Amino acid sequence: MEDSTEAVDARTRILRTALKVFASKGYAQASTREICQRAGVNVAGIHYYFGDKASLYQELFQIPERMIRPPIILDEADTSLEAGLDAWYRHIMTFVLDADSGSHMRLLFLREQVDPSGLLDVDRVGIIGLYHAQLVRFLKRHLRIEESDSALNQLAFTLVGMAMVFYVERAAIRQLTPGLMESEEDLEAVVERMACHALAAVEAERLRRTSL
Amino acid sequence: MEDSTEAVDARTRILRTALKVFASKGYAQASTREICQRAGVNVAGIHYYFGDKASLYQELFQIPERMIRPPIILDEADTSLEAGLDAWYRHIMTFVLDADSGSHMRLLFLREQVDPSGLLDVDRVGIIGLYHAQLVRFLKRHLRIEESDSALNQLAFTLVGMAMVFYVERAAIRQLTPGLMESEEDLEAVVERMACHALAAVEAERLRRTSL
DNA sequence: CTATTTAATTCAAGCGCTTGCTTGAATTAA
DNA sequence: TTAATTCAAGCAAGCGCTTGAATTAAATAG
Repeated sequence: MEDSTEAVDARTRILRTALKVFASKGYAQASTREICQRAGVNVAGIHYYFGDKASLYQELFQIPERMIRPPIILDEADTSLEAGLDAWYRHIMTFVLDADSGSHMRLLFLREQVDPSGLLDVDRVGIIGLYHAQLVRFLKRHLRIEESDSALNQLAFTLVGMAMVFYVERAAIRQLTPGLMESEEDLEAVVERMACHALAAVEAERLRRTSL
Repeated sequence: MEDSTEAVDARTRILRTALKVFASKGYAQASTREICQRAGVNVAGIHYYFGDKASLYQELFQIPERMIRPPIILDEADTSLEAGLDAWYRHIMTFVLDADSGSHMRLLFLREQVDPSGLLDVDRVGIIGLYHAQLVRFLKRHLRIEESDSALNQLAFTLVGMAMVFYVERAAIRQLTPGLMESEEDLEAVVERMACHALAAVEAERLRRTSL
């Protein structure tokens, strides 16, 4: 048993431990025995409280929702392009960085996005969908576009990708370029530059559209 | 047995099938029994020819090397920034698109990048490392930078990320925005815009550096 | 060319282990 | 007494891997 907080009933102890194990190993590679052992619960506990492994996993995705909501600032009408992009990357990068230390739930969501278990409703999964959709709205407003087209969607995905690579490849990035993601100041600088590059891409798209 | 080409010895039949199965399920989730069954070979075949599952997996990574080499054009001195970025994204996007139909080897490499098996030499793994390093060289030349710093490395990762999101999220992208990655013309347009956005980001970085 | 020996290959069976899950009894709380 | 919870034990299935025999191919001898 590793959950130091006593006086927590077995059910939530299972939930908390399952969250960690699923987040670190993924659904398929996580074993119910390990979850129960680390939670200090008999193996039958999962069946007793949740039915089976899949239901336990799905239960984890019932709770949060607000945890993964994209930042509201982008939807406010008076947010400038610069400020919006800056806020968005600051938000999404803390989100990404959380993955290593702290928020297992976010790691779980990201993992589900990259390597789906196949157990969740398609609607519930898409954080990328949520963030993409918000970006599209934001870009439509600032580029004064009525109907979103392929190019706009692509641009939004591109802006997502600029941040996503820092999650998917964070191990490689740390190894290849130390001093890029270590301290809090590093992250601050990264966000600032990222917003700058993103802004340039958006402006390029604006220019591209007028010249057509 | 699904390998229609007859007169292929058991060893290569195992190799070919293993490639498909590993590529579609990943190392841990792929079972030796399935590989052997689909290859039309007894389960002992893997042990007989390769020793064990891990060695078979590693054997797959002995062959290619040149398959994953980044495009040489970028290292030629007379390649312009525009032309280089365009060529680079054209190359990497066919690479990414291959993943679904055809080159299982590339899918295997990408999978190993995103979800490492832990069985490969670190040196052999890093396609992202290769591509990133080439981009850094390319950018150093065009931005006239002597020593690469955090900002330059970040920019290179950003350029990688712009393409990578189309691999990692290709399922979501296809669902969210049909008509972005279907036909050959779609891809052509995507590459063109991608290069345009990337160019803007690079120029933004150039400007950012002079204004410091 | 045939017969015999030798080596290479294929095979079914199964071992030990881990997986998710079940069960009926023991324990605790109401 | 009754209900809720915990438990050890174990089942069936899948896993990677092993084994010794059966089969086939290759090499050698008559």
